[in-house]
Amino acid sequence: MPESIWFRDDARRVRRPRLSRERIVEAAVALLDAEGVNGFSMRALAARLRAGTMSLYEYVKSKEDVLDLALDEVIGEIDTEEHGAWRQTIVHQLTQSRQVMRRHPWMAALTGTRPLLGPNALARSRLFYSALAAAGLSGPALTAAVGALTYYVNGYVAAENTWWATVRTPDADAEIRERVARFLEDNATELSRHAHVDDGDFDRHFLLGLDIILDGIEARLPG
Amino acid sequence: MPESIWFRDDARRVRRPRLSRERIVEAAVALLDAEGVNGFSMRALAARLRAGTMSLYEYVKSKEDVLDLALDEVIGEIDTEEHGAWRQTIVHQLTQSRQVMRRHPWMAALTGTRPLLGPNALARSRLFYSALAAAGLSGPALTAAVGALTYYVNGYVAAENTWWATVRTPDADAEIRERVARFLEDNATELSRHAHVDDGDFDRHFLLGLDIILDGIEARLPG
DNA sequence: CCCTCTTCCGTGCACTGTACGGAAAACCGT
DNA sequence: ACGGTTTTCCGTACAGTGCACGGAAGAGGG
Repeated sequence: MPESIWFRDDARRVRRPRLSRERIVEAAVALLDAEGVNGFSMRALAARLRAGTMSLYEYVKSKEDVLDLALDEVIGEIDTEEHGAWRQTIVHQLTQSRQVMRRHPWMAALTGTRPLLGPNALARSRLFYSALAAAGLSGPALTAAVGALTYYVNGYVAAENTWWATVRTPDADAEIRERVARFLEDNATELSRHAHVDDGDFDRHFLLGLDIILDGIEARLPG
Repeated sequence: MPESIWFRDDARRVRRPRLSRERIVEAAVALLDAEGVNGFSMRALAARLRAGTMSLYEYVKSKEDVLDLALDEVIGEIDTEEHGAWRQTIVHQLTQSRQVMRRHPWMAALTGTRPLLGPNALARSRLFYSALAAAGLSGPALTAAVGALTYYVNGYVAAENTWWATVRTPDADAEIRERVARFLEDNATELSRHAHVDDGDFDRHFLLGLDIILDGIEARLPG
């Protein structure tokens, strides 16, 4: 009777490792969100999982691996819904990209230095190519257009995040903010005259730059 | 007589510190060029200068300082000669940017994550703004155009460097190269069909993407 | 000759990634 | 029920990091 299924704790006996690659990646994203890429360490990651540091290495070869996996994981968050006109599809995809990169500001530090070959990255890339191909582009023009758009988005959001990180720095508060503002006003007149002051400005500028590039692309469409 | 100027060794007595911020920055650039941003450490930098590690801290507050200074230093290498037509001036400046970023591949890892506020960075920025202002742009359109162009260049060269670093990796040689090639062919059909295979391809693609953006800008010029 | 100031740097601390090898647990064949 | 194999976990250790601290060595001025 005690060995009946209802009393046995099979759950414990089934091969159920406490750790898994999925759990590690999930915790890594959370840690990166909370502490940034500098505050990210294998020890801290293990602590967050209540595991020994070296246990992680059963599932990944190195810290680099974890970063690659975490990056591809959040790239998977980008929504790629189709819209009617190709231009709206593109704008939507890139706006989504921007939002994900703002949710995970550490992405910029990684995308610039490593090839994006994870499954999610490849999937977004394919979708993006096909959206532009549907517009009528092909060959080198297609490749160039994809490049122009993706590099613009990445660079824009990286700069945007850096800006917020600089201004929102919780030192001396108004003190620092004031100094930065004066500094920019003195040193980069044209730049500061149209400087960003709130989210709305960033939104508008983002879409404006996007429109410029899209105009250039449209001019190159056959027919 | 022995105390005559010709016998005294005044050069030795003149305050002439062995180290200086300039020497440190110069050595830092050399070290970064040789070892990349991962191989860069304060100890290695000091060794290169035949100095004790802590001596560096007499001239800089932190490693971050050194990186900021090194980055602004190489930004200063960008040549910003004027050309007749605004479009050629822009193309020239950005081509120069690309070349400098290829000479110092570690730049990409830094530009994405820190504000570029050094004197050289500000100077290039101003020149770039004025080149586009001369074309007739102003206000938010000017800011957006500058953003679209600079982010494109940074992103493009970062990707380009990553590509070369991946392909040129001196492991297993042809083995790895073959695998990467197959991988791309399988996973990103459109991408690999127009993949880059040599410097010439990168040059052409770079200019092509640039032209697309410039077309978009030109369409927006008043008059 | 002392006093101060600049320059240099050895030592030490808290922290990093990860190689290695061992312990414990779960599975399998008998 | 038991020995052996494989999987999971992780403590220890090592070489490396950035940099705080405090002291030494020298130069300049009184």
